[in-house]
Amino acid sequence: MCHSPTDQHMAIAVDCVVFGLDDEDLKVLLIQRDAEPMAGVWALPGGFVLPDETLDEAASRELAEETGLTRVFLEQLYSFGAVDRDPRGRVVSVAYYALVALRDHRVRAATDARDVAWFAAADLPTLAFDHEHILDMGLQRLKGKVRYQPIGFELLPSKFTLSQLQRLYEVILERSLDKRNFRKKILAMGILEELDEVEQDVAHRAARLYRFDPDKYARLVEAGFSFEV
Amino acid sequence: MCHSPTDQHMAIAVDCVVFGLDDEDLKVLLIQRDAEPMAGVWALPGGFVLPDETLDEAASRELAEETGLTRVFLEQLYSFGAVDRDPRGRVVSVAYYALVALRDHRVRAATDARDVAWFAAADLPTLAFDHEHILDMGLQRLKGKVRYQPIGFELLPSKFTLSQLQRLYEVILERSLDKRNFRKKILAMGILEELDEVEQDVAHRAARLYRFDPDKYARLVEAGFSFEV
DNA sequence: TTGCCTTGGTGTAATCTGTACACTATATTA
DNA sequence: TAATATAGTGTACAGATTACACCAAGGCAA
Repeated sequence: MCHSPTDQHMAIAVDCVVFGLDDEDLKVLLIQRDAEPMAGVWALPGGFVLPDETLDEAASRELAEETGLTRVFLEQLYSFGAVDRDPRGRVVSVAYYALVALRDHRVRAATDARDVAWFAAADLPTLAFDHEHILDMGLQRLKGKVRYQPIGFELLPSKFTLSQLQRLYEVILERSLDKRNFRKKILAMGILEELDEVEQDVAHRAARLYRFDPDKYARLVEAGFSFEV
Repeated sequence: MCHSPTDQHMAIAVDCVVFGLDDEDLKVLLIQRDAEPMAGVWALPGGFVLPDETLDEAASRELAEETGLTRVFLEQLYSFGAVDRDPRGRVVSVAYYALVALRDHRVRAATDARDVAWFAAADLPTLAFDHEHILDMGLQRLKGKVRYQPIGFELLPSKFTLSQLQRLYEVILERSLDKRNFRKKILAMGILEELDEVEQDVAHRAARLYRFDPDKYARLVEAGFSFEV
């Protein structure tokens, strides 16, 4: 590849903005870099794309290698190509964003990562390279997309209460929603399956559990339905 | 750059999906390739990113070089990284989409392009590489975005009639709109400036001309307004 | 010059959707 | 059994969306 017709070769990296939701707020998963440059600095999980893998494959692989996360919602976000964004030379980064149900996944530091940790999206450390910029873009995308596509469910366990779902939107959209109106609207969509189960181990009346039904959703979309919170 | 720490070098290209609108339908600007591979085949304008330019700069430059278009709306679309998408080797393409007021811009074939022509989006020739896939994505993005952001104006001359604007949405969204409701809604937004001019050289009653006012729009957005057709 | 053709431009009533708002029910814990 | 914490429910009003039909103006051809 060093002597293709163009000889305009560059390195291509992928970086992942991984979102998680805990009871309180929106979190982002960061790794502490173990290698130079910027060893010890917090950064988005990511790395170089290998010659025989697609961009999506590279993003999944890096996420698994550096954080242990597999089988999560992962979608391309934007590509970053500032000339001097990486001190090692010309590196274009294709950024992805991932949504993870925090409680269902344990993360662990591995390849190239000294440590892995969840940080509140509103209170982040200084990040390596242009990763703050990438993260901003991820946040913007999440806020924009969560209202029009049923991706929020990816941040919850598969069985969840309506209050959890409502809190999810309140946290991401940064505004409060009316309980009765929210429940009315969400249930009227007909994309949730009402389970014969309630949450366990809570110090108050237990709430009913629901599950998102992707098939019902797909059928409704087919018929012209469009999701909107 | 051949011996950076990673040695995972690839070529990076940009490709542009250029949309234009004529009285009848939505058009896409294609070039007929002059160089191998795929000489003589129609393709999206584009080319390799140079070492000292950003992705946005590369997209503008290629568009200008191959089609003569400058100063048009140009926004990143998606990056394509299938391993075998280009026979020359590993090439990742960062795709852009552009919106052009067809009448205001003359296009001309130049560097690397044997010919340049507008094709109806609904009736395209076979395209080089994975450009049909890229074009599909561009169409999807345009349809999705035109409803929620005032980018449609980029496809019209700076002074336009409400009927032209309505036809624009009808063509892109592929459904008809009610004339009275459309005008009521658009005018109620308060983002158009009503001019003291009417269109010229028409064989019927001349329609009043309007202009999109980006400042008014920016002020409204500031105040919480959100555009929607 | 008259009439025809084409597109421009306008209002209202009915329906649907979104919003505001407060109390009772149920489980746990002290 | 009382206190507390969250679950769960309905209605009235306002605003937005939809459906719908006719007159106006200018060019053109007979």
